[in-house]
Amino acid sequence: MSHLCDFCGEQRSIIYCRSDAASLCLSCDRNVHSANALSRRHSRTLLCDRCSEQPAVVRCAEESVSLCLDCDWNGHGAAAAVSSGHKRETINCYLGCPSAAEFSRIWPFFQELPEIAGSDCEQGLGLMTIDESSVSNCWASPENSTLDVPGAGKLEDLEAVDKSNALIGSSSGSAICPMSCTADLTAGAVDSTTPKLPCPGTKDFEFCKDDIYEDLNVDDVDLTFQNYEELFGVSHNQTGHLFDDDEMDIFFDTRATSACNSNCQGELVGEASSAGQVKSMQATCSNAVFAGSVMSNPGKNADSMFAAGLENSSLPRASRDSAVMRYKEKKKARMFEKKIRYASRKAMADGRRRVKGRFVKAGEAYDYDPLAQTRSF
DNA sequence: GCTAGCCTTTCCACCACAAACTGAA
DNA sequence: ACTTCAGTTTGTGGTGGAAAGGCTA
Repeated sequence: MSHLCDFCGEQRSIIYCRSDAASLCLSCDRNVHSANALSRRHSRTLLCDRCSEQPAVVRCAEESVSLCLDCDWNGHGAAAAVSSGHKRETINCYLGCPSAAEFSRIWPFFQELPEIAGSDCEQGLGLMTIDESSVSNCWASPENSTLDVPGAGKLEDLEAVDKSNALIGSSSGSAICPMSCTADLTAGAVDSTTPKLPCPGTKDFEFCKDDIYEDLNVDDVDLTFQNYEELFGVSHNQTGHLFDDDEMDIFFDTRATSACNSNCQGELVGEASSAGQVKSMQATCSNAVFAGSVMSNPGKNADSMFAAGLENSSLPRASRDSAVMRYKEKKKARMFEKKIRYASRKAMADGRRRVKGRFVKAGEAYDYDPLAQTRSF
Protein backbone atom coordinates (compact mmCIF):
# COMPACT_ATOMS: atom_id res chain seq x y z
CA MET A 1 0.00 0.00 0.00
CA SER A 2 1.70 3.12 -1.21
CA HIS A 3 0.64 6.53 -0.02
CA LEU A 4 1.69 9.63 -1.91
CA CYS A 5 2.98 12.74 -0.25
CA ASP A 6 0.15 15.06 0.79
CA PHE A 7 2.24 18.03 -0.29
CA CYS A 8 3.78 17.19 -3.66
CA GLY A 9 1.50 14.29 -4.46
CA GLU A 10 4.34 12.65 -6.35
CA GLN A 11 6.77 11.00 -3.99
CA ARG A 12 5.86 8.24 -1.63
CA SER A 13 5.25 9.60 1.84
CA ILE A 14 7.34 8.21 4.67
CA ILE A 15 7.00 10.92 7.32
CA TYR A 16 3.92 11.67 9.37
CA CYS A 17 3.45 15.13 10.87
CA ARG A 18 1.08 15.13 13.83
CA SER A 19 0.65 18.89 13.85
CA ASP A 20 -0.40 18.96 10.22
CA ALA A 21 -2.01 15.53 10.28
CA ALA A 22 -0.23 15.04 6.99
CA SER A 23 1.91 12.41 5.34
CA LEU A 24 4.95 13.75 3.57
CA CYS A 25 7.90 12.56 1.58
CA LEU A 26 11.29 13.31 3.05
CA SER A 27 11.93 16.18 0.71
CA CYS A 28 8.62 17.94 1.35
CA ASP A 29 8.92 17.33 5.06
CA ARG A 30 12.16 19.21 5.06
CA ASN A 31 10.86 22.00 2.87
CA VAL A 32 7.60 22.43 4.73
CA HIS A 33 9.08 22.28 8.19
CA SER A 34 11.96 24.59 7.55
CA ALA A 35 9.63 27.39 6.52
CA ASN A 36 9.51 29.12 9.89
CA ALA A 37 10.06 28.78 13.61
CA LEU A 38 6.60 27.40 14.27
CA SER A 39 6.69 24.73 11.64
CA ARG A 40 10.04 23.54 12.99
CA ARG A 41 8.27 22.65 16.21
CA HIS A 42 6.03 20.13 14.52
CA SER A 43 6.54 16.69 15.93
CA ARG A 44 7.07 14.13 13.19
CA THR A 45 7.76 10.47 12.95
CA LEU A 46 7.78 7.72 10.36
CA LEU A 47 4.59 6.73 8.63
CA CYS A 48 3.26 3.25 9.28
CA ASP A 49 4.40 0.92 6.48
CA ARG A 50 1.27 -1.18 6.77
CA CYS A 51 -1.64 1.23 6.81
CA SER A 52 0.22 4.30 5.52
CA GLU A 53 -2.16 6.39 7.54
CA GLN A 54 -0.97 6.46 11.14
CA PRO A 55 2.34 7.48 12.70
CA ALA A 56 4.64 4.57 13.32
CA VAL A 57 5.69 3.93 16.89
CA VAL A 58 7.80 0.78 16.58
CA ARG A 59 10.22 -0.68 14.07
CA CYS A 60 10.13 -4.42 13.55
CA ALA A 61 13.71 -5.52 12.92
CA GLU A 62 12.64 -8.92 11.63
CA GLU A 63 10.30 -7.58 8.98
CA SER A 64 12.09 -4.24 8.47
CA VAL A 65 8.85 -2.36 8.71
CA SER A 66 7.67 0.60 10.76
CA LEU A 67 4.32 0.09 12.40
CA CYS A 68 1.69 2.17 14.12
CA LEU A 69 0.16 0.95 17.33
CA ASP A 70 -2.77 -0.66 15.58
CA CYS A 71 -0.72 -2.48 13.00
CA ASP A 72 1.82 -3.47 15.61
CA TRP A 73 -0.94 -4.92 17.70
CA ASN A 74 -2.42 -6.74 14.75
CA GLY A 75 0.95 -8.06 13.66
CA HIS A 76 2.65 -8.70 16.94
CA GLY A 77 -0.14 -8.92 19.45
CA ALA A 78 -1.32 -12.00 21.25
CA ALA A 79 -3.34 -13.04 18.24
CA ALA A 80 -0.24 -13.16 16.06
CA ALA A 81 1.61 -15.91 17.82
CA VAL A 82 4.22 -16.45 15.12
CA SER A 83 5.38 -12.90 14.86
CA SER A 84 4.87 -11.92 18.45
CA GLY A 85 8.46 -12.77 19.17
CA HIS A 86 9.83 -10.27 16.70
CA LYS A 87 12.31 -7.82 18.06
CA ARG A 88 11.02 -4.30 17.83
CA GLU A 89 12.50 -0.96 18.68
CA THR A 90 10.92 2.32 19.50
CA ILE A 91 10.66 4.97 16.83
CA ASN A 92 11.36 8.40 18.23
CA CYS A 93 9.77 11.56 16.99
CA TYR A 94 11.82 14.53 15.89
CA LEU A 95 11.55 18.26 15.43
CA GLY A 96 13.35 20.64 13.11
CA CYS A 97 15.16 19.55 9.96
CA PRO A 98 17.68 16.84 10.67
CA SER A 99 20.32 15.79 8.21
CA ALA A 100 20.69 12.22 7.04
CA ALA A 101 23.40 11.65 9.63
CA GLU A 102 21.15 12.97 12.35
CA PHE A 103 18.31 10.84 11.10
CA SER A 104 20.58 7.86 11.44
CA ARG A 105 21.24 8.82 15.01
CA ILE A 106 17.55 9.07 15.78
CA TRP A 107 16.64 6.00 13.81
CA PRO A 108 19.49 3.50 13.55
CA PHE A 109 17.55 1.77 10.81
CA PHE A 110 17.30 4.97 8.78
CA GLN A 111 19.66 3.83 6.03
CA GLU A 112 17.67 0.62 5.67
CA LEU A 113 14.53 2.48 4.65
CA PRO A 114 13.70 1.58 1.04
CA GLU A 115 13.29 5.25 0.18
CA ILE A 116 16.75 5.98 1.54
CA ALA A 117 18.73 2.89 0.64
CA GLY A 118 18.48 3.42 -3.09
CA SER A 119 19.24 7.08 -3.08
CA ASP A 120 21.95 9.43 -2.08
CA CYS A 121 20.01 10.82 0.79
CA GLU A 122 22.66 13.07 2.27
CA GLN A 123 23.29 14.58 -1.09
CA GLY A 124 19.61 14.97 -1.67
CA LEU A 125 19.14 16.69 1.63
CA GLY A 126 22.13 18.81 1.00
CA LEU A 127 20.67 20.06 -2.24
CA MET A 128 17.87 21.65 -0.35
CA THR A 129 18.51 25.22 0.46
CA ILE A 130 18.13 24.95 4.19
CA ASP A 131 20.38 26.82 6.52
CA GLU A 132 21.48 24.13 8.91
CA SER A 133 22.60 26.65 11.43
CA SER A 134 19.16 28.09 11.73
CA VAL A 135 17.22 25.00 12.55
CA SER A 136 16.56 23.44 15.87
CA ASN A 137 17.41 19.87 16.55
CA CYS A 138 15.36 18.25 19.22
CA TRP A 139 17.74 15.35 19.47
CA ALA A 140 20.42 17.49 21.02
CA SER A 141 21.77 16.23 24.26
CA PRO A 142 20.09 17.55 27.38
CA GLU A 143 23.06 19.64 28.40
CA ASN A 144 22.79 21.47 25.13
CA SER A 145 19.10 21.95 25.34
CA THR A 146 19.30 25.51 26.49
CA LEU A 147 21.29 26.66 23.53
CA ASP A 148 19.70 29.52 21.73
CA VAL A 149 18.52 28.56 18.33
CA PRO A 150 18.92 31.35 15.84
CA GLY A 151 15.62 32.31 14.40
CA ALA A 152 13.63 30.48 16.98
CA GLY A 153 12.89 30.32 20.64
CA LYS A 154 15.05 28.39 23.04
CA LEU A 155 14.88 24.67 22.97
CA GLU A 156 13.55 24.88 26.49
CA ASP A 157 10.55 26.54 25.00
CA LEU A 158 10.23 23.91 22.36
CA GLU A 159 10.31 21.34 25.06
CA ALA A 160 7.74 23.26 27.01
CA VAL A 161 5.49 23.28 24.03
CA ASP A 162 5.73 19.58 23.64
CA LYS A 163 5.31 18.99 27.32
CA SER A 164 2.09 20.81 27.05
CA ASN A 165 1.16 18.45 24.31
CA ALA A 166 1.44 15.70 26.87
CA LEU A 167 3.68 13.95 24.40
CA ILE A 168 7.00 14.39 26.05
CA GLY A 169 8.29 11.86 28.45
CA SER A 170 11.41 10.70 30.11
CA SER A 171 13.54 10.37 27.09
CA SER A 172 16.26 7.83 26.98
CA GLY A 173 18.78 10.61 26.85
CA SER A 174 19.66 10.30 23.27
CA ALA A 175 16.75 12.42 22.33
CA ILE A 176 14.60 15.07 23.86
CA CYS A 177 12.03 14.28 21.30
CA PRO A 178 8.46 14.53 22.41
CA MET A 179 7.65 10.90 21.82
CA SER A 180 8.98 9.04 24.80
CA CYS A 181 8.21 5.50 23.73
CA THR A 182 10.88 4.17 26.04
CA ALA A 183 9.01 1.09 27.08
CA ASP A 184 10.47 -2.21 26.11
CA LEU A 185 8.28 -3.36 23.33
CA THR A 186 10.52 -6.25 22.47
CA ALA A 187 8.83 -9.62 22.20
CA GLY A 188 5.53 -8.17 23.14
CA ALA A 189 6.71 -7.41 26.65
CA VAL A 190 4.67 -4.32 26.99
CA ASP A 191 4.62 -3.14 30.54
CA SER A 192 1.17 -2.36 31.78
CA THR A 193 2.58 0.67 33.56
CA THR A 194 4.06 2.04 30.41
CA PRO A 195 2.52 5.33 29.46
CA LYS A 196 0.20 4.92 26.57
CA LEU A 197 1.39 6.30 23.31
CA PRO A 198 -0.84 9.16 22.45
CA CYS A 199 -0.79 8.72 18.75
CA PRO A 200 -3.61 10.17 16.69
CA GLY A 201 -5.70 7.51 15.16
CA THR A 202 -4.48 4.80 17.49
CA LYS A 203 -6.25 3.09 20.34
CA ASP A 204 -5.34 5.99 22.57
CA PHE A 205 -6.45 8.61 20.18
CA GLU A 206 -9.18 9.74 22.49
CA PHE A 207 -6.62 10.64 25.07
CA CYS A 208 -4.54 12.36 22.50
CA LYS A 209 -7.11 14.33 20.67
CA ASP A 210 -8.74 15.72 23.77
CA ASP A 211 -5.68 16.49 25.77
CA ILE A 212 -3.08 17.30 23.22
CA TYR A 213 -3.52 21.05 23.48
CA GLU A 214 -5.40 21.21 26.73
CA ASP A 215 -2.51 22.53 28.75
CA LEU A 216 -0.99 24.57 26.04
CA ASN A 217 -1.30 28.21 26.75
CA VAL A 218 0.07 30.15 23.85
CA ASP A 219 0.73 33.02 26.18
CA ASP A 220 3.23 30.89 28.03
CA VAL A 221 5.17 30.09 24.93
CA ASP A 222 7.99 32.34 23.95
CA LEU A 223 6.96 33.75 20.61
CA THR A 224 9.33 36.66 20.62
CA PHE A 225 10.11 36.54 16.98
CA GLN A 226 12.50 39.11 15.72
CA ASN A 227 10.59 39.96 12.64
CA TYR A 228 7.75 39.05 10.40
CA GLU A 229 9.81 36.97 8.07
CA GLU A 230 11.08 34.91 10.96
CA LEU A 231 7.62 33.92 12.00
CA PHE A 232 6.01 33.26 8.68
CA GLY A 233 9.01 32.52 6.57
CA VAL A 234 7.95 35.06 4.01
CA SER A 235 8.20 38.76 3.67
CA HIS A 236 5.30 41.16 4.05
CA ASN A 237 4.73 41.38 0.35
CA GLN A 238 4.49 37.65 0.10
CA THR A 239 1.79 37.20 2.69
CA GLY A 240 -0.88 36.44 0.18
CA HIS A 241 -0.21 32.76 0.10
CA LEU A 242 -0.49 32.49 3.86
CA PHE A 243 -4.21 32.82 3.51
CA ASP A 244 -4.92 31.71 0.05
CA ASP A 245 -4.35 28.09 0.87
CA ASP A 246 -7.15 25.79 1.71
CA GLU A 247 -6.52 25.90 5.40
CA MET A 248 -9.44 28.12 6.22
CA ASP A 249 -11.73 27.23 3.37
CA ILE A 250 -12.33 23.77 4.63
CA PHE A 251 -13.74 24.98 7.92
CA PHE A 252 -16.46 26.97 6.34
CA ASP A 253 -17.15 24.63 3.51
CA THR A 254 -17.70 27.55 1.28
CA ARG A 255 -15.74 26.66 -1.77
CA ALA A 256 -18.55 24.77 -3.41
CA THR A 257 -21.32 27.09 -2.40
CA SER A 258 -19.78 30.48 -2.50
CA ALA A 259 -19.10 32.57 -5.52
CA CYS A 260 -16.25 34.09 -3.61
CA ASN A 261 -12.88 32.61 -4.30
CA SER A 262 -10.59 31.14 -1.72
CA ASN A 263 -8.52 34.26 -1.52
CA CYS A 264 -11.49 36.16 -0.30
CA GLN A 265 -12.32 33.54 2.27
CA GLY A 266 -8.81 33.45 3.51
CA GLU A 267 -8.68 37.15 3.94
CA LEU A 268 -11.95 37.20 5.77
CA VAL A 269 -10.63 34.89 8.39
CA GLY A 270 -7.03 35.84 8.39
CA GLU A 271 -7.25 39.57 8.15
CA ALA A 272 -10.24 40.34 10.25
CA SER A 273 -9.37 40.94 13.85
CA SER A 274 -12.85 41.88 14.85
CA ALA A 275 -16.39 41.57 13.76
CA GLY A 276 -16.24 45.17 12.69
CA GLN A 277 -13.45 44.48 10.29
CA VAL A 278 -15.26 41.45 9.02
CA LYS A 279 -18.31 43.59 8.49
CA SER A 280 -16.37 46.03 6.40
CA MET A 281 -14.87 43.21 4.40
CA GLN A 282 -18.27 41.93 3.51
CA ALA A 283 -18.57 44.77 1.08
CA THR A 284 -15.87 43.19 -1.02
CA CYS A 285 -17.15 39.69 -0.69
CA SER A 286 -20.88 39.87 -0.43
CA ASN A 287 -21.42 36.32 -1.51
CA ALA A 288 -19.22 34.76 1.11
CA VAL A 289 -21.11 32.38 3.29
CA PHE A 290 -18.86 33.25 6.15
CA ALA A 291 -19.43 36.94 5.75
CA GLY A 292 -23.13 36.36 5.60
CA SER A 293 -22.91 34.34 8.72
CA VAL A 294 -21.07 37.09 10.48
CA MET A 295 -23.64 39.60 9.45
CA SER A 296 -26.41 37.45 10.75
CA ASN A 297 -24.58 37.12 14.02
CA PRO A 298 -23.55 40.66 14.80
CA GLY A 299 -22.79 39.82 18.38
CA LYS A 300 -20.16 37.31 17.48
CA ASN A 301 -16.62 38.14 16.63
CA ALA A 302 -14.40 36.48 14.08
CA ASP A 303 -12.99 34.08 16.63
CA SER A 304 -16.33 32.71 17.65
CA MET A 305 -17.35 32.43 14.04
CA PHE A 306 -14.15 30.56 13.38
CA ALA A 307 -14.87 28.21 16.26
CA ALA A 308 -18.39 27.68 15.02
CA GLY A 309 -17.05 26.90 11.62
CA LEU A 310 -14.75 24.35 13.11
CA GLU A 311 -17.51 22.71 15.05
CA ASN A 312 -19.51 22.33 11.89
CA SER A 313 -16.63 21.15 9.81
CA SER A 314 -16.26 17.55 8.88
CA LEU A 315 -12.59 17.42 9.70
CA PRO A 316 -11.18 14.99 12.21
CA ARG A 317 -10.94 16.49 15.66
CA ALA A 318 -7.14 16.29 15.70
CA SER A 319 -6.89 18.16 12.44
CA ARG A 320 -9.22 20.83 13.69
CA ASP A 321 -7.34 21.23 16.94
CA SER A 322 -4.15 21.50 15.02
CA ALA A 323 -5.61 24.04 12.66
CA VAL A 324 -7.01 26.04 15.54
CA MET A 325 -3.60 26.16 17.11
CA ARG A 326 -1.98 27.31 13.91
CA TYR A 327 -4.69 29.87 13.34
CA LYS A 328 -4.40 31.26 16.85
CA GLU A 329 -0.65 31.46 16.73
CA LYS A 330 -0.74 33.19 13.40
CA LYS A 331 -3.41 35.55 14.58
CA LYS A 332 -1.58 36.30 17.79
CA ALA A 333 1.56 37.23 15.96
CA ARG A 334 -0.03 39.23 13.24
CA MET A 335 0.01 42.97 13.27
CA PHE A 336 -2.99 45.11 12.46
CA GLU A 337 -1.30 48.40 13.00
CA LYS A 338 -1.80 51.14 10.51
CA LYS A 339 0.66 50.87 7.69
CA ILE A 340 2.16 54.08 6.40
CA ARG A 341 2.33 54.00 2.63
CA TYR A 342 3.75 57.43 2.13
CA ALA A 343 6.22 58.58 4.72
CA SER A 344 6.23 62.03 3.20
CA ARG A 345 2.51 62.40 3.83
CA LYS A 346 2.94 61.26 7.36
CA ALA A 347 5.66 63.80 7.92
CA MET A 348 3.39 66.43 6.47
CA ALA A 349 0.46 65.43 8.66
CA ASP A 350 2.67 65.27 11.72
CA GLY A 351 3.74 68.81 11.15
CA ARG A 352 0.29 70.13 10.35
CA ARG A 353 -1.51 72.35 12.81
CA ARG A 354 -4.87 71.29 14.21
CA VAL A 355 -7.95 72.43 16.05
CA LYS A 356 -9.49 69.66 18.12
CA GLY A 357 -7.65 67.13 16.07
CA ARG A 358 -8.72 68.55 12.75
CA PHE A 359 -6.35 70.11 10.30
CA VAL A 360 -6.67 73.85 9.92
CA LYS A 361 -5.60 76.11 7.14
CA ALA A 362 -2.17 77.55 7.34
CA GLY A 363 -2.26 80.92 9.03
CA GLU A 364 -5.49 80.24 10.94
CA ALA A 365 -5.61 80.16 14.72
CA TYR A 366 -4.78 76.72 16.03
CA ASP A 367 -4.80 74.91 19.35
CA TYR A 368 -2.19 72.29 18.60
CA ASP A 369 1.18 72.95 17.12
CA PRO A 370 2.91 69.61 16.70
CA LEU A 371 6.21 71.37 16.33
CA ALA A 372 5.91 73.00 19.73
CA GLN A 373 7.18 71.27 22.86
CA THR A 374 3.82 71.61 24.61
CA ARG A 375 0.36 71.89 23.28
CA SER A 376 -1.00 75.38 23.10
CA PHE A 377 -4.51 74.78 24.44
C1' DG B 1 -34.52 36.01 33.41
C1' DC B 2 -35.36 40.75 31.91
C1' DT B 3 -34.69 45.75 31.91
C1' DA B 4 -32.74 50.24 32.85
C1' DG B 5 -28.93 52.95 33.81
C1' DC B 6 -24.19 53.88 34.01
C1' DC B 7 -19.47 53.31 32.67
C1' DT B 8 -15.87 51.82 29.53
C1' DT B 9 -14.18 50.66 25.13
C1' DT B 10 -14.13 50.85 20.19
C1' DC B 11 -14.89 52.90 15.86
C1' DC B 12 -15.08 56.54 12.55
C1' DA B 13 -15.78 61.15 10.44
C1' DC B 14 -13.66 65.42 10.26
C1' DC B 15 -10.16 68.70 8.74
C1' DA B 16 -5.99 70.81 5.19
C1' DC B 17 -2.92 70.03 1.86
C1' DA B 18 1.05 67.87 -0.52
C1' DA B 19 1.85 63.89 -3.13
C1' DA B 20 0.23 60.76 -6.34
C1' DC B 21 -2.56 59.78 -10.06
C1' DT B 22 -5.23 60.57 -14.45
C1' DG B 23 -6.30 62.22 -18.81
C1' DA B 24 -6.16 65.73 -22.31
C1' DA B 25 -3.41 68.71 -25.22
C1' DA C 1 5.75 57.90 -28.48
C1' DC C 2 6.85 61.28 -25.30
C1' DT C 3 6.23 65.52 -22.49
C1' DT C 4 3.66 68.96 -20.11
C1' DC C 5 -0.01 70.65 -17.52
C1' DA C 6 -4.33 70.95 -15.16
C1' DG C 7 -7.68 68.63 -12.59
C1' DT C 8 -8.81 64.91 -9.41
C1' DT C 9 -7.90 61.58 -5.86
C1' DT C 10 -5.44 59.81 -1.97
C1' DG C 11 -3.49 59.62 2.49
C1' DT C 12 -1.86 61.37 6.72
C1' DG C 13 -2.99 62.05 12.57
C1' DG C 14 -5.51 63.85 16.85
C1' DT C 15 -9.90 64.57 18.53
C1' DG C 16 -14.85 64.23 19.68
C1' DG C 17 -18.96 61.94 19.42
C1' DA C 18 -21.67 57.95 18.38
C1' DA C 19 -22.17 53.15 18.91
C1' DA C 20 -21.35 48.94 21.13
C1' DG C 21 -20.34 46.18 24.97
C1' DG C 22 -19.99 45.11 29.92
C1' DC C 23 -21.53 45.39 34.46
C1' DT C 24 -24.62 46.18 38.40
C1' DA C 25 -28.95 46.98 40.72
